[in-house]
Amino acid sequence: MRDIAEKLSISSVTVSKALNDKEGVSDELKEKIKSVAEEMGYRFNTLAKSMKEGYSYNIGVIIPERFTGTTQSFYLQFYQYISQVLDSRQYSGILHILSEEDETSVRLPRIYNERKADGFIILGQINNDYAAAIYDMDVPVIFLDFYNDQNNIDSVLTDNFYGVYEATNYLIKSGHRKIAFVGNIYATSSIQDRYLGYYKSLLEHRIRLEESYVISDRDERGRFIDIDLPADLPTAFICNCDQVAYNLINLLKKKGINVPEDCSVMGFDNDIYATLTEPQLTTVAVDMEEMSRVAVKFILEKVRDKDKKYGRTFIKGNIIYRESVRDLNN
Amino acid sequence: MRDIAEKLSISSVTVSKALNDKEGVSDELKEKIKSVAEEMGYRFNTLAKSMKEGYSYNIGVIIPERFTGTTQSFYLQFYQYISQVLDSRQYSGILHILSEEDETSVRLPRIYNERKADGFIILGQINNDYAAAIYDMDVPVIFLDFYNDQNNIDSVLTDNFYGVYEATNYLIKSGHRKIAFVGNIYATSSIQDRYLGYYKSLLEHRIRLEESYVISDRDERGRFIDIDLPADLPTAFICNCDQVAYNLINLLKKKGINVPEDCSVMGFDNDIYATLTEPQLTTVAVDMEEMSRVAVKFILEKVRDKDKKYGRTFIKGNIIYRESVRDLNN
DNA sequence: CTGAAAGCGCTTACAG
DNA sequence: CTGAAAGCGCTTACAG
Repeated sequence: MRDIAEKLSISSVTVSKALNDKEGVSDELKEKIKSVAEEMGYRFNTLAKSMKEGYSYNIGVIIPERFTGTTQSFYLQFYQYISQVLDSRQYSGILHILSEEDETSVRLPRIYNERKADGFIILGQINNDYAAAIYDMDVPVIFLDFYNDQNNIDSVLTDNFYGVYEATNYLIKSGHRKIAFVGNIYATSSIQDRYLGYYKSLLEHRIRLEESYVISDRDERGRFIDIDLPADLPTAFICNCDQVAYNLINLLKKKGINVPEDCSVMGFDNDIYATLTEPQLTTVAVDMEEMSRVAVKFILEKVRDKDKKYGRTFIKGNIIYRESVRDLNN
Repeated sequence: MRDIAEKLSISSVTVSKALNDKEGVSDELKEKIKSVAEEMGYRFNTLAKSMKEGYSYNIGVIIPERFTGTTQSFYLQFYQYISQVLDSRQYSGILHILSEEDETSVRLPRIYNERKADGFIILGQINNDYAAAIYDMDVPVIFLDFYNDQNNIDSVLTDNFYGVYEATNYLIKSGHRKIAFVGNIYATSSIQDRYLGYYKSLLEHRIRLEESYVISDRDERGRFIDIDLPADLPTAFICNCDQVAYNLINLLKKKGINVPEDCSVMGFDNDIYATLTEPQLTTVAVDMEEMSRVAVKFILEKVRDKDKKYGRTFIKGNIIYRESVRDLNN
């Protein structure tokens, strides 16, 4: 900046104003400054601005390691959207993958300790101790895709309840009345909410909830278990996630039950498993784009105004219609 | 820092020295300063240090968008290793996912324009124009997992050649002599190198290269095509990547050919497709950890010394033994 | 419309 | 062992 100023024998203040399109510089001079800057290959130094203003223009995005395995590109895709939205707001995203170890021992990331970010988006359930530590940070935080009732940090969530509610409605509209839900309803709050959406739809349609139609898919520690098919096979299954739908379809196939001819299956998430099944899965897609937009909007507003509160915000997903559901009306 | 200094009625210079474990402060005072800093919840402001030193202590990692789809968590996992290694060197990684649009129109990322990173690791093949623009940047760059002969940017690469060479050796040692290679050998240089490793192994074992045993898997634009099985079925296929192995196994199954009983299949990459096949795939795992370590080492050395050159560095992968290869010796 | 002065929070080189 | 001074590259508030 000083070099530019010297070259044109003006002050760096004027250069700063011109480059930032601020008032107080003649259009003519402004143009000249801009072209000289271009010519000299000038690259703005955000650091200096940051230091002056006290903003880093970075948002940290923290994803627990266990959500980033080989089979889990879901959250990483999410990050992509977040980073795009941040970019459009003149911000950069700093992705931090939180190792199991750091999470257990509650070691906050370098980007926090060194003030490299103005705020944080936590993407994916973290343990309570870590959540508490984050709550104590003197930096704005948003939880994305999960919440935690220990402390009231603002959260942006998939509307699990209404997502499965609508999915179940769709099955019923397609003529199904014997519908099972697959998922351990005690395992996570999101499975529980999905289950309740299923239940609400049944209630509204005066369909009795059959105990044998609520089928566990994992143990309390989250490990998948073999799925027990009920003796009286339903005409449709609604699974709490695509991976389980994938497993279920393979199981049905092995037993000689064709999907969707003999039995329909729906998933939730629209992740990689949704297109790996044969037939491909009709499922509920999380609206990552909208969720990212909202999360970024919230966090940036919180950066400017520490006292903003949003509570829990639910974003509805969309049903993606593919091949795994049969319409019984025809 | 000033607050701490005031509280102890000393100067901020002394505080700085104490916190950085530099010489010139008595141990006693150093301890006191540290505990007061802790107490006051002091967080270091890297920005100021950065500005003074001219280093941001960030490394940008750029991944082209097309490598980050639902089915492609490979590079994102890679980023995880990179970010871990960076962390151990007091650096942070800034992940930038390069959109198709920005790549085509050669729009350099904000983190470059705003000097938010001291250097860049480009993870995954980018087009020539973009590579040229990067070459012109006045910032150190390393290509990871690909190279580009238009310009001689230092690259850290999987040893495709020796990886498939060893995989083919393994098949031969398992009694196979009729071995086919699956991959369009004109599509990318990495497929080509893998093919040549296969060929070298055949040569060394005096096995004739059958033209009909080199089978294309994709068109020139990289889109997968149907695989044409040769009339005379080989006893083993070596595929240029796991996804193609996945497709091949499904094709073989459809034709009633059992893997590995009737026919063995090997992959390359050890990505999600390797564990999605039934049986699971014996494949060559890219050594992401070592590659990340080397790439970070190189980039950080280049940051301190712009003139360092490394050329192309090849890192060997490891064979992961699973269920898709049959030992014909028994 | 233009610019001199002060300051953001740190570190380095030097003086005491 | 301790500290006063200068400077990193920008911006803001004010004066001319």
